[in-house]
Amino acid sequence: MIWIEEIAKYEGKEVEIHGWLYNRRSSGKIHFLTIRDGTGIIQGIVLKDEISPDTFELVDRISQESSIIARGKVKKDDRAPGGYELEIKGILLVHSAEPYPISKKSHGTDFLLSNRHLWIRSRRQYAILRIRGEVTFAIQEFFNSKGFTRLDAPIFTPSACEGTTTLFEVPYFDNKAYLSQSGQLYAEAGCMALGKVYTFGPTFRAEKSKTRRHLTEFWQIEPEIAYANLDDIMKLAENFTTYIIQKVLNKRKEELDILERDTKPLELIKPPFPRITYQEAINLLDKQNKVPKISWGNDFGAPQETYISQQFKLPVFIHRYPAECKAFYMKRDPKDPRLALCVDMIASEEYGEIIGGSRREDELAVLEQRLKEFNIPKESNEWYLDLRRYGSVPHSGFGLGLERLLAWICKSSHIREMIPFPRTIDRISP
RNA sequence: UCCUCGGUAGCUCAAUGGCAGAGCAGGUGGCUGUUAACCACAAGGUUGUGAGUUCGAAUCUCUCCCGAGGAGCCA
Repeated sequence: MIWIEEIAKYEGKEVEIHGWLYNRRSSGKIHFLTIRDGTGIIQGIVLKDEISPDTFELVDRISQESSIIARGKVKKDDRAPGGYELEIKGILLVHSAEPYPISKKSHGTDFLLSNRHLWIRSRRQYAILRIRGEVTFAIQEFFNSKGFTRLDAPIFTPSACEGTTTLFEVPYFDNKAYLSQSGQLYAEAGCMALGKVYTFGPTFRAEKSKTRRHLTEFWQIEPEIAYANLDDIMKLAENFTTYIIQKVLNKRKEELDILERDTKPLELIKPPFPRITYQEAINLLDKQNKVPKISWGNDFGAPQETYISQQFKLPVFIHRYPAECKAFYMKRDPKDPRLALCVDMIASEEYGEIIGGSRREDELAVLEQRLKEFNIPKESNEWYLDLRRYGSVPHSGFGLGLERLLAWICKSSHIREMIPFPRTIDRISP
């Protein structure tokens, strides 16, 4: 048994392909079978004159997505999709599929999402999931090579990390627990133990967002580094982004082709990325009339973010936002206490914010004050305050949304395609 | 939560107050190089739900349900 991915090695040889029937065309005395095995597709040809009548007749009856084992000789042929053909000598029907709901013509989003367990067999979804697999591997390669330790944060948590309105509450024996919306606070504890850590896992937000950019369950990568400042994490973020994109360009070219992704904008991605302050972003907006301007102190909406990113070919860092529109744990800029030492990275090609990071507040008294201001109960965060009691150090980190990064790399208009089984406000099945 | 759009055959859609139709899938038959193959035939319907207007409703009005896109919020 061999995999279609490595078919070129077997040119001229007889092989067995174990897979599923992706499509069939027939022409009376010749059948064309497109076979997929999860690593690629190959066209099999069945000629009436070169096979037993029983087999030829069987092939005519095999339904789409039936599982089959095909034996035959590998031949190079430019007429075949993929460049290679299998001249089929024998075929075994492992299971005859019932009429397959996903047809060759187009489908609506609702239908496809309801059939997600089958939809992932389709060509485009196959390519996306292969790229996702490459990216999750590259993430770990990148951080490992830089001496980071992966630190898995818990999913059951006692309290909020960001706001308090977006938590999924679950019963936890006689108490309540909440599904984690970020591993960051735990990463902060981790970096005090291990120096450089990153979390990588699912996070949950009960936001009632119904857009192509939102999932209720999504994966985050959150590096956190002791003694690092804001500049350090911007450098890390641009190197990280570049590494991932280069890796996909090198290793998943075929999959990008399937997606018809124009790779030129991705090939441009190299450090350094432009860096502008919040104030400079406001100034950029003041100079134009295409999107509504915003006044100092407000966060950017989607139109403003898009306009700013359009001014650059690379992803752009916007740093030092007004502290009032940012999270409690962000350290203030000593040069201007109205500002937080934070940064957002806006992806190019209008994919919006994919990274948010900051230097963390490391002074106990200041952090206690912030908890009060943000109305966050101190009791459940005592452990977090402990990090400022026992050898507190400056430290910084960022969070990156895996599916948003993937949507950009794949140039997809739906973040839902980027995760095997998407969870959205109105959909929890399959 | 709000705004906009939609729900008709298994799927994708048409039918703008007057006989509910096509393509694909599935079925049958044909075809020796197809690329979402093609050709022919047959089959396939409680028009999301409940009410109302009307001689007559898929179509107009209202209720509710479901979905999509967007806003806010965020990654």
